Amino acid sequence: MAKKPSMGRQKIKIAKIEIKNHLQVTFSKRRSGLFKKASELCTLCGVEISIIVFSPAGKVFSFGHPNVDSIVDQFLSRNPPPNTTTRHLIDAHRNASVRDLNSQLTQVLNELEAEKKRGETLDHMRKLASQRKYWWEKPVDELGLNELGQLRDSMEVLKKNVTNQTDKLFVEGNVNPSPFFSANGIAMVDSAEIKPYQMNASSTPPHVQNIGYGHGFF
Amino acid sequence: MAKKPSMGRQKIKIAKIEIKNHLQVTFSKRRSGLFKKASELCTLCGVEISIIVFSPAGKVFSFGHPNVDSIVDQFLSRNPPPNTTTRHLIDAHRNASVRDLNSQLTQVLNELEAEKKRGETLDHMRKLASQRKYWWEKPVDELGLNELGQLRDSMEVLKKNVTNQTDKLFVEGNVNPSPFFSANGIAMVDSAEIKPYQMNASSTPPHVQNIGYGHGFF
DNA sequence: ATCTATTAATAACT
DNA sequence: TAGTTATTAATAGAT
Repeated sequence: MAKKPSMGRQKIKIAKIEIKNHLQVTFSKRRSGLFKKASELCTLCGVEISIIVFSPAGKVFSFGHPNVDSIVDQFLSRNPPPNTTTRHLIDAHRNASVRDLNSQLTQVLNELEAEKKRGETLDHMRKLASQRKYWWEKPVDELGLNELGQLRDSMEVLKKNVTNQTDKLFVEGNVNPSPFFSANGIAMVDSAEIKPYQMNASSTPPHVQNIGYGHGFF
Repeated sequence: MAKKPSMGRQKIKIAKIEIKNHLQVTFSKRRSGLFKKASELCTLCGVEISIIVFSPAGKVFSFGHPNVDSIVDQFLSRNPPPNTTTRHLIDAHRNASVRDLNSQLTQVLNELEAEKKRGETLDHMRKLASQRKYWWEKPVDELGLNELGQLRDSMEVLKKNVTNQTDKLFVEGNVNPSPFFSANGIAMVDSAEIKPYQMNASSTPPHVQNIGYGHGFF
């Protein structure tokens, strides 16, 4: 049985990778490596670091030092205190030497532009999504006659389907409870559909990494 | 001559270095290593990265790609109307006196914060919208008995509201047609999920961790 | 800053 | 998207 002699690591030239798939893999791996290095530096030297990576598609990946819990809470509560990156810049802003101000300003301007673009994109998506959003949540008060009629008809059909389905399940004895609906009737998404990336948690110290938006890498 | 057998590299624990001198050396070496990695990632994958490091002494080290000037030029040439405020800041950025940089930085930071919050809000809204997507569009076949029952109940209520509303409109003679329902279902691609990612964290001593914005992954 | 001996990162492949 | 392996790259400790 022939062995499996991999070529092992090969030396590469530091130049734009053209093979898309290859680039994707490299980006993912090296980004991880970069964040890990940053993490180690934070721990070893007690410094604070923030890294922001903008992929060609405008997706954002970031790494940051400060408190993990507050970050998580920030996202969950949707009541974000000024983020650390900004706080750091603000702090530095107070006593940084003048020469640093220029580069800081530029960096922040970059971030700002990126955020605006991102906001625009999300805005657009929201508009697209808004059609679905308004049709059941509270639009009832704002719908016209036609719409209401259609809504009602649609619900008739839906209800019928649901009823059928319910009966069907009864017959089949298939009961599969799940927390799909919360108290207020809004569906709660679980992790099946979404995929929060998670690293092999054993190798890196407590730092936070964030990912961009989208299913792809870029 | 006696040979020179150095111990070579030794394995170290990733924990705060206490020996000040040692720490300083390590910080310097690893910082340059980190920046080099970032640089390679930029070149290999064509991404944009900014890294900001705050040393314990309050000194700031930063890395950015593309370089600052090219970014500014990019704004001015291909981003004619980013936003009046931004444009002004960019223009001013070029020849503002040093003292002005401070206020500029502050302004931009404020804008950045606002943009980020806005982005997060939109993210959230989109997330909710995408969640809602699942409860009516096609989950019927996949719902369990409990869910179906709840769904049916919810629809009963909704239908009642709609009926009432319809009657109300009839009485008021208010007709306001609009293409609320299209032939085919609206489908917004769920291209993103915001989920703060947290690495294996066992919480360390002196620092905190931060995040830029975006979502984590490793 | 320079120099190895080692460890860590990772390119190619599965 | 995850492992595995052979090499290269980074770097701890000493100079």
